[in-house]
Amino acid sequence: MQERKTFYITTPIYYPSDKLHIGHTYCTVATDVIARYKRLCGYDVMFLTGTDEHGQKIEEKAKAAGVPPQAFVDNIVEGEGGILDLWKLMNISNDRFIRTTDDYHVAAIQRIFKKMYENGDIYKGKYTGMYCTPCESFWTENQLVEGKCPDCGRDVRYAEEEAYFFRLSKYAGRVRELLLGGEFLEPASRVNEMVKNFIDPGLEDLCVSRTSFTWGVPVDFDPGHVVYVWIDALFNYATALGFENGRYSDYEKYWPADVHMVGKEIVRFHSIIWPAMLMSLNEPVAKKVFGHGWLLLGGGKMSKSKGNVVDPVVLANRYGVDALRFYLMREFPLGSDGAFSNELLISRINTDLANDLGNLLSRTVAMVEKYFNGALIEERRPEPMDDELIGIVSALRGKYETLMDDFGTQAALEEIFRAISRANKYIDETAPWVLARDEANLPRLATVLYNLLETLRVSLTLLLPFMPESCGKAFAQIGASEYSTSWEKAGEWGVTPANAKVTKGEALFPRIDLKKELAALDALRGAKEDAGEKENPAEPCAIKPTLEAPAEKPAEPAADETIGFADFEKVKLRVAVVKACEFVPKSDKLLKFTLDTGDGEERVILSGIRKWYPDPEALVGRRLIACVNLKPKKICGVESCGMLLSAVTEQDGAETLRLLSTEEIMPGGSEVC
RNA sequence: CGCGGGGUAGAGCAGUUGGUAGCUCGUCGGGCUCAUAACCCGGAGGUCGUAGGUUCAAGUCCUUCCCCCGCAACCA
Repeated sequence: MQERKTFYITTPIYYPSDKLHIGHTYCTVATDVIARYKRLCGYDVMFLTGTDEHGQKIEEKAKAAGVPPQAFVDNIVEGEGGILDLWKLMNISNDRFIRTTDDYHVAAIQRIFKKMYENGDIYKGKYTGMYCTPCESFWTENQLVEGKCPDCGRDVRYAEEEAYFFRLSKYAGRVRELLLGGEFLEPASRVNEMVKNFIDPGLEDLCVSRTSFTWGVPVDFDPGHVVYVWIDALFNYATALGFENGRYSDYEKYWPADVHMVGKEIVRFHSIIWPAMLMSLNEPVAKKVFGHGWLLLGGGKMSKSKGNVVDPVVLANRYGVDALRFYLMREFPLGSDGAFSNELLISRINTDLANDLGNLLSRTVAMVEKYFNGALIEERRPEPMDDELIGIVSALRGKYETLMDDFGTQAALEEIFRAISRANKYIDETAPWVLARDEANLPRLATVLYNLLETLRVSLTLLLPFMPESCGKAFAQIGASEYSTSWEKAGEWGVTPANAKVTKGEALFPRIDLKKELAALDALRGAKEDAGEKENPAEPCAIKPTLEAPAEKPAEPAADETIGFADFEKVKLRVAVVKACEFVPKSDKLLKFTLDTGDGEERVILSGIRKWYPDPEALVGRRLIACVNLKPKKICGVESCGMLLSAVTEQDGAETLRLLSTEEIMPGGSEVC
């Protein structure tokens, strides 16, 4: 017996420092769709997802929450409403879930680290820089502020610290060839970016250990060092199959991975560091890294004013998991960024799912019930006008396969809906209700309805990877069996039995009232903000709902989350008179303000508001409000000491920003309270 | 001159090797009544960012410039 072909696909392992948002959901759904597609085609699929649980950030977050790091991540991963719950809700069909805190993974990473150390690709080197003893921090020359620690302003001294390095430079040539080979990294547009930005300027060896935190895999032969994210996280794709551990034994079977789905922000690690490390161990590199785009909001990037995220749980509960999955895959190509909006989501559900597909199913089944009591007669009378529909449906699987093999989920769905749309038109052309008036036409009527059932069967089969649950329900309505909904049968016409039976059911995708829903979502979002639920769009896929609903005022600010006066008092605000204002060289966003805040010397604050104030000179003399006890920070080589307050609003999707200033003439340094 | 992506109908997008500019939504008009106020047909709406060039022929190839976006140790 011949073994089935295998297909190994992965998502990134997510960092559980916060709840996951729709960006992660997008990536995981995309991976799930491909995995389900491959299974449908008959592949032996291994689909892996998981979490990357080590590192300083989690250590700190756990500390702030007052729990041990392990308990902290356990809660985010396994707790109620956690990551596992989210994937369950989204109907993700992963075969395995890896956590980098799993003991087999930890042990494997230690072995891998040692192996690379022993083969010479990891060496102990010195991390050098300027060290501030009280802060226990290293700084580069650039980060120093007038030669002093940017954090505390005290003297720093030259220091060295031991750390382990991976000889990434050694593999630059081979990785470059791999990338330029054309197959490895998709979409191809990312190849240039990698090669020109990172490889051609010269790859430096990579620091792969840390001593600055302890929440990680210990380097077992050198206490005090923990393995840094590169080795710990990237190797999950291999350890989850049993590489260097005894927990699983699928490495031989599934490695190398067929595709790593990743967001474009981590393409660099997966397409440069990951293959280099595999080369170091003489293991085959993955066959493909696919860098998908991000879901963006109205204008795109994260904004200073709002950091909100559309909650996938809310959307899935409101409109159905399948509808959300469908939208994410239908609206934009996987490779490029897409603008997410609630309005688009709803209208896509209405037009494609309710009007076209749902309604086609509904009217077809209704007619079989009405004219044939739920089961077709076997007599037929085909006519030439049937041929076009039959031709389209017969060719559908082939087109779909080509597109899906190329990750063209959007185009594949378009192709399916072309067939569905043609079927709706076919009903108009054949006018079954007219045929039904004369009994002599029953064979013709049965032919028409049969053709519709066949169109539905094939279309729904191909939609299975996208909407597994809904397709199942639809199959029940058209009386399709497991036998007739296989990949093989999707390529054939005439599979449904001649005496097809149907069972009318609930509307699969009810129409949604766009205006009402947008208003409801808006209200929901307001309520959420009131509840102090802060979303963290730290990862790229930040989403916020479009605010085009009729009501234009934002929800009233939070009443719930109050702070004590003592907290308020901590923020020192002063009137700041602008002495000078200029562009920061090499920055297209920053303005450099030189201010009088009454402390005797000039204060410099940078602000990323050039977009709104293209003429900095005009600001000289203005009396602004500044927070003066914010920790200084060096940006673009200039130290910024404080924060200028401004008001931000959003109109027609565009952000508007104005600096706050005092109306009366108050001297610089006047306290604001 | 750091790197990359993009500018096509009111909105959102497709346009493969150059050959009559398309799709969805919206809008206007018509048709149908099986269906989830759905479905079907038709109309209006574009100098394809700008300026040049190659060609019998350019959204598509070449060059100039403008604008938007992302990334790069840049929103404090």
